[in-house]
Amino acid sequence: MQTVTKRGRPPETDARQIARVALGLFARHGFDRVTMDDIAEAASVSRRTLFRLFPAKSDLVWDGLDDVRDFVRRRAAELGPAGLRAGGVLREFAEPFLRALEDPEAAALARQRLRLLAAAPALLAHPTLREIEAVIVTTLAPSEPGQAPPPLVVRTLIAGTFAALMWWAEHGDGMSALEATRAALRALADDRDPCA
Amino acid sequence: MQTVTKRGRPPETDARQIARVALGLFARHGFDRVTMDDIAEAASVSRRTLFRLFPAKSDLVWDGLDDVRDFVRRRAAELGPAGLRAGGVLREFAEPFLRALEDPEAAALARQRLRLLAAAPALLAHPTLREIEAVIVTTLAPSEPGQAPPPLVVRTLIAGTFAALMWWAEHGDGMSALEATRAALRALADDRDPCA
DNA sequence: TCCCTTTATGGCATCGAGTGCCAAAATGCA
DNA sequence: TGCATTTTGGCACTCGATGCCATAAAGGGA
Repeated sequence: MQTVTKRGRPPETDARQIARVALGLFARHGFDRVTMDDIAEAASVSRRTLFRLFPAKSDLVWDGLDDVRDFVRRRAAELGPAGLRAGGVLREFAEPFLRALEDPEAAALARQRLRLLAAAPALLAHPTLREIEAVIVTTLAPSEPGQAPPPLVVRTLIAGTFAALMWWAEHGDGMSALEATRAALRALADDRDPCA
Repeated sequence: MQTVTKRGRPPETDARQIARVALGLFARHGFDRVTMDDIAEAASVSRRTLFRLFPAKSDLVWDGLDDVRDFVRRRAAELGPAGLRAGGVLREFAEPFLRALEDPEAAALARQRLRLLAAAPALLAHPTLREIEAVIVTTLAPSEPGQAPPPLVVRTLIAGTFAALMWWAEHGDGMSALEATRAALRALADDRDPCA
């Protein structure tokens, strides 16, 4: 995993630090009113290097998604093909993050970031999100006739979860991210009481 | 409603026709490889006029969404505050369109368009989509404590529906749009059998 | 008829995101 | 020292998008 010998010129830049700078600018002035030139200057990097580190402006917001993907990979490896259903996917993969948002400070930060995501919806097509999707699919039960195939379930589940989270970021004062997500997904199934 | 007297210079352009031309080009060469200049030239309009008719390139794909919004408005006006739940929303607002996609030819066209949408996900933030959202909310039951508030339900429902449809457009050979959407949303609620 | 208002169109300049190409810098290795 | 490797930065360019303004084409009023 580690590069034993590091040849070539060593990096002078810190992607995480640059993303932090950008997030700060976005929070202060709004996503659209901060140009890549602004960020490059604020982070003391050339415009070209900035674009090499973050191929799209939106990647600056998504920074940290790689960590999510790594967590999901580890968790999926532990679980193996566990035959999960939607509820299990939420429990195993989403709730660890949502629980961390019970902390008010973490929640405020997350809501700020999610509001940015809502403003730049191109983010929902992010390649890393598709990777995460593919990993989660491996933990689902195999497809059964008449049931939705696992990739469809996961795709829909992720979209629904993000939609709920973005709504929560904008209008969810007084409720937790976990509550909002759970309530939203539960509501989708409610035509009327399915057990009646 | 109708402009009785139409003052000013009459339009020489037909937005629908231009959108059709653009759709044709997209289908032949791909969304990204068709520039706005290409479309302007193919439709014999100036670049500036093209941008006035379609403020964003993606609007060329979304052309027709206004019709959907108008349908939703009419249907919502008929229904009034009907106290709908998620299943009812699907039944009243989505199924009329999904049923039309049972026709193979219509389905092929819709899948082509949805694939374009998936490639340009900025579309999910389209203002008209938010209008539709707001109209549908008025037909839901008022918020109850412990339940997800109606705007959250509708937001999540629309996101889930579109996610399912886009998956269907790409991978849903052999199933109908209605089947895919229903199965996907049903699966979201399935942790295990809720009635057991 | 002449002007005024209204609406549609087109041209021009400019901004900002994103990309390709290439040269320079900074390291390890032979 | 010379070479391969990697990072960085500069430059030019494409393309989507926007603002400004001039012009064209209609109708209405004096």
